Amino acid sequence: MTNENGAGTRILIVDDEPQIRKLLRVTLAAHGYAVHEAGTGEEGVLQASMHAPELIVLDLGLPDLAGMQVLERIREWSGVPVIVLTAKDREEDKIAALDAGADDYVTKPFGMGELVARIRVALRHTVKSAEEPVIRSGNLAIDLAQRIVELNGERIKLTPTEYDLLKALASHAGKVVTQRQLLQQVWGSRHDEGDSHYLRIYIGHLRKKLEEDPSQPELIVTEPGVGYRFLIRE
Amino acid sequence: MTNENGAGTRILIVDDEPQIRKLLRVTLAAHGYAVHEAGTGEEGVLQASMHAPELIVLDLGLPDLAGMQVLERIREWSGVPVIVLTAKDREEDKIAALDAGADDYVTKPFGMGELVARIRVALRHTVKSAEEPVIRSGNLAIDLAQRIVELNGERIKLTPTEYDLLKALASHAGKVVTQRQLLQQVWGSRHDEGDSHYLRIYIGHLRKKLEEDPSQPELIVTEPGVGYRFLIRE
DNA sequence: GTCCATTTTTACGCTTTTTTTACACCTTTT
DNA sequence: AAAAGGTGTAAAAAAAGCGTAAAAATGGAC
Repeated sequence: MTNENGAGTRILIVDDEPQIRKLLRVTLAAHGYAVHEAGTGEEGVLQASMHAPELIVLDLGLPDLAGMQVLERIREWSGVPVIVLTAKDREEDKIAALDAGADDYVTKPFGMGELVARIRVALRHTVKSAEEPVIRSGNLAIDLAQRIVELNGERIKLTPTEYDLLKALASHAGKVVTQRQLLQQVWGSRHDEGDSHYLRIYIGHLRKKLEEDPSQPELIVTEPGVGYRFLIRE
Repeated sequence: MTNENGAGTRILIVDDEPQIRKLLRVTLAAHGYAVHEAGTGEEGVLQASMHAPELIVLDLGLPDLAGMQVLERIREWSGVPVIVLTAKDREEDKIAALDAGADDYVTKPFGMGELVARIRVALRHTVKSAEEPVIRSGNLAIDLAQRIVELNGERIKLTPTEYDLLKALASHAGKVVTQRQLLQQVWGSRHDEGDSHYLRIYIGHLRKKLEEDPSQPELIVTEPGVGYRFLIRE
């Protein structure tokens, strides 16, 4: 087949069986997707937060974390489409996975053509609802596509961590983003608890660069005990 | 099961077999969906344009129009989610249907539970922004999604414990929530008994912040010996 | 190797929140 | 009428959380 339809779309494969991983990797690469891999659930969650894939293929038969837990951990902060792959054919398992946030459930043995077709379907949904990549709040503009932040029309220089943090906040504008979610998205799943220290420091950096009066923030406000909120104001 | 989750969401069934139609109709109605039916492809296309359903369940084994044509006709003007239902298990058929715009492909025989779960998945994609988990009582509004509490349009500041307690009460609005339930939900399973002390203190805090006359509560009322009740009043 | 920007570590003052402690009140029971 | 159990305030002490500054470590570019 060797299509080029995938056009570099990032897909993360989480599967403990090297054979299946290889099969998937080769096939998906042949369709033009950029494939990342994880052999354990733990690594899967980490990779998901690192590479921000457009889609995840998740095998439920993992050794360390139950596949369902991986799904739940990812769903805590991301809406990325997840296609569950499994040998289990029991209806309860299907229902549980789908209700936990899976977008599709494919039972082994499966045809690669079908899987790729279902991947296309899942990706169709996200492309459909792809928002405009420029977030504005007051005199601030964040261009996710170009990775550019402008304040009063002037380009603001942000370090990678600062940008990741701002992006994590701004892409959930109006809602509270918990400290755990932020830590996971910016620093990866290892620091998902207890290290809220980093957060305070970098929130401070962002405020110093973006707020008019950093001591009285109007853009990134603190929700004590919970997290932070990025406010959109006209 | 007889859930009421569907909440009147319109689903169109296109199937030529009256038995399967009936099975689907009864099951989906029991889940709270508003079901419309069509026995032929021609009628299906017509009904789709008439009722503008939120989702279509389409059987490919139709007599007049090939099911695929129905799908294509619908896709000409609508992006409504379509779940294809069929006895054909050939991979090419699946791929063809999915690429023609179907959102899922379920092979007979199938479990109704799975089908309903897949319907929920398909609806999740479209209903994303339609949800409104805002609880109102008098001049109070609790927005669970944004974690915002407003009284007379003004934002009320609540500590994490206060908010958790209010959420536990309000999400069972009208019903009594026992002290044990509250302790367990807010403080965790350790304090599930005996520590009803905390409860009284924080109920007091909430009343002071939310009630007009905290000494004569109209929002959070005490059910002596049992627990507390969050009242909804227009 | 040195230099630079960035990240991580370390330290501390301050505020908010939670927990503890104490006591007054009311209703029901003895 | 006194005792008992459940309830509501008010204040403390203790704990946890937040924000800033600055030093140390990391890692890449040259």
